[in-house]
Amino acid sequence: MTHPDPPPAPTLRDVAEAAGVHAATASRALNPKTRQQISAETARRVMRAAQALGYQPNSVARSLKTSRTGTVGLVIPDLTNPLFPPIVRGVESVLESGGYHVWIVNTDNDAEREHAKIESLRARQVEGLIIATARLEHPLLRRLHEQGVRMVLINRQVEHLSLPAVTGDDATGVAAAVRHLAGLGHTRIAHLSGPLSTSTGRVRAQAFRHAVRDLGLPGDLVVECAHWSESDGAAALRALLTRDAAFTAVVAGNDLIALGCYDVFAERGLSCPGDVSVIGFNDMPFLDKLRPPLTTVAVPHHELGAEAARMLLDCLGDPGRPARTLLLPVSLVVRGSTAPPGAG
Amino acid sequence: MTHPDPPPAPTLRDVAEAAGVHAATASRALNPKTRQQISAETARRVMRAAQALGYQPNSVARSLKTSRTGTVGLVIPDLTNPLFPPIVRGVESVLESGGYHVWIVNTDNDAEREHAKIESLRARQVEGLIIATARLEHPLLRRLHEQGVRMVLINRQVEHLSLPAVTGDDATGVAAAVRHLAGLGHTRIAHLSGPLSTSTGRVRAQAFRHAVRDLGLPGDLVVECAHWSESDGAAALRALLTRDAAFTAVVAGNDLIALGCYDVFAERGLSCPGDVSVIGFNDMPFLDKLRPPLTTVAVPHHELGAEAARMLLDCLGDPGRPARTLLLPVSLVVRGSTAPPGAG
DNA sequence: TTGTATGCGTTATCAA
DNA sequence: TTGATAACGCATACAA
Repeated sequence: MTHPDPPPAPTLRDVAEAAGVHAATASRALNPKTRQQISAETARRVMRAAQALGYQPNSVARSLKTSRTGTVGLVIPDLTNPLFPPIVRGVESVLESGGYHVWIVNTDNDAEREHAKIESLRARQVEGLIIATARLEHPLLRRLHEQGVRMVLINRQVEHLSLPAVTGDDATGVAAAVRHLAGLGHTRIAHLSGPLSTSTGRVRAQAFRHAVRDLGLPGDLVVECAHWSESDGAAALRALLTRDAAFTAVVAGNDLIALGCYDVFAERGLSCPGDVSVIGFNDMPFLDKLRPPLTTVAVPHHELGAEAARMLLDCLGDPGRPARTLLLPVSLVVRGSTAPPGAG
Repeated sequence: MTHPDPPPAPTLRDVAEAAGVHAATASRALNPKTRQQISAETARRVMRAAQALGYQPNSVARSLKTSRTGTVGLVIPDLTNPLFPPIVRGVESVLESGGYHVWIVNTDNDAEREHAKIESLRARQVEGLIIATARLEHPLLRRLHEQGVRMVLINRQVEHLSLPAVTGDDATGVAAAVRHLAGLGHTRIAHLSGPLSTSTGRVRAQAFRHAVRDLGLPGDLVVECAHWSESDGAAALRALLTRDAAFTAVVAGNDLIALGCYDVFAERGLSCPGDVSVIGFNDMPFLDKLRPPLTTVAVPHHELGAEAARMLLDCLGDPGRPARTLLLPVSLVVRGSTAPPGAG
């Protein structure tokens, strides 16, 4: 109704023509890096013309010419998991100041979708990848690595593949959680682990086993969740209850799994922390306002993203640099979901 | 260490050469839309060669040639606001099946950042924009519209500018909230509005005034929050308390503002809903697990995103189509943060 | 300091 | 059905 036809965007030639110079000159005038090569007077004229026409450089053309897109792909399972937005922002904050832009894709933990999304990113010529969906067995990532694709892992590792990675110090966090519960007097502590197909799930489960063993407590109260989700957490806890195991505390693989426990408590009329204490992992937002406020292990997600981005920048700058794994410190945040056993 | 130099990605010419045909032929063979133009035998040979070489079409080059990028920009304030991830996913789900990919940018409610981000999206030749950051006064959007940029608004409108938009039915939602409180016996109800520079803030505030007036209740208990945030909600409630206003219930502009109220309750030793009832807006995740569970107005965010995406697709398909505003139904979700006055 | 020529990888228009 | 050629918009090596 209002705009019958969008006017064609002005090109560099239009600007050059308007300024009475050749396109090459206009190009140089507009690029701060080459502006010194031409006279101040001409530069001014070109810039004026560009301004007047509302010229916008076409970065598609520029990318084709320079074979640099200034973009990076960020592969996550699902943006609606509160864990990821802070990571995304952390990645962006660093990459942005490095002159890069970030493409976010969601895989929904589906290998096929992941494949398609990553192919699409590569077709779009991203210069690097930050991946938060790695599994221990991950042929796709292996192949990408072989093809020389620059990438950095967040929160996860791939078995027998040396890739730069940044994660929270999961083992220390889980140990702190277990010690906290033991300190409260708990002796039968369960663990609802994340998927053991992920390094995160496995590392936390292993750390749990070590921690309880070190304290002389039973280490057999472990149930694996198929996914890092509320519903899988609930299912795992139900399984544990059905088994009629005599536990008084739960270390959940992450906060969502812990929230799944809350659902089961409501369902079965159990009180937390009266009947069962629970500890989550991650410290996602608003946990302090829950009923009860969830004790958890705080992971610096923004920093996780930021450090991964820095690693990728390093990687892009110096392809030969060896892969390092960065472990960021975590901290136990004690809230209302943990108390001595039988306190209710 | 591992890969001294990434091998150059094979191009269409490489595939053509390997298949013993011209690049143009290879192009046609690889494109499903033009494949019929060539012999089945040749097509097979080309596709085999592409497969063997691991050929990936370069979409930058394709975009330059076709002047179609298949990308759309999504402009939001901040991904870490739980309101937006579901919107993003809704947008993506529709756009994806329309063959488009989505670029997400965060503006942090900063006009300058917004400008820069949108410029960057345009430079990257996005074919349309979905904008969730509109203010009533918004010169930038006005200019973009004049330049013929296709766009759809989410959750917001621009004054005197007829743009396609999809929002929740805020007026009805606020009215339901007020009626719910009045039905419980509240007569002095306050409203902590969102910024009145946004249509959303203004519409909800107006709806509040109408609703209380219709019930014969006082309409002067309104405080504006500078931003849709927890801290601004807390500040607004403190202001109201300082004023020593005799209110027993609060309709918050959104859930975050309501959570800010929770903070103040904790701070001042007030009980909710005993001393004050609170209603939020949006029904963001995990509200049911708060202490107390927050009564709120549920807005279908995924649908909001999906509908906006559909509108944009329509818009891209038929530029001349008139701008429509779509109002999606909302529903009051009663939880534990509302009770008769003096119930505590 | 500026202009000329060329090519990035692809698709579209011709002609054969 | 296939091939030759040109062009998308830009940046750069080279020439002037």
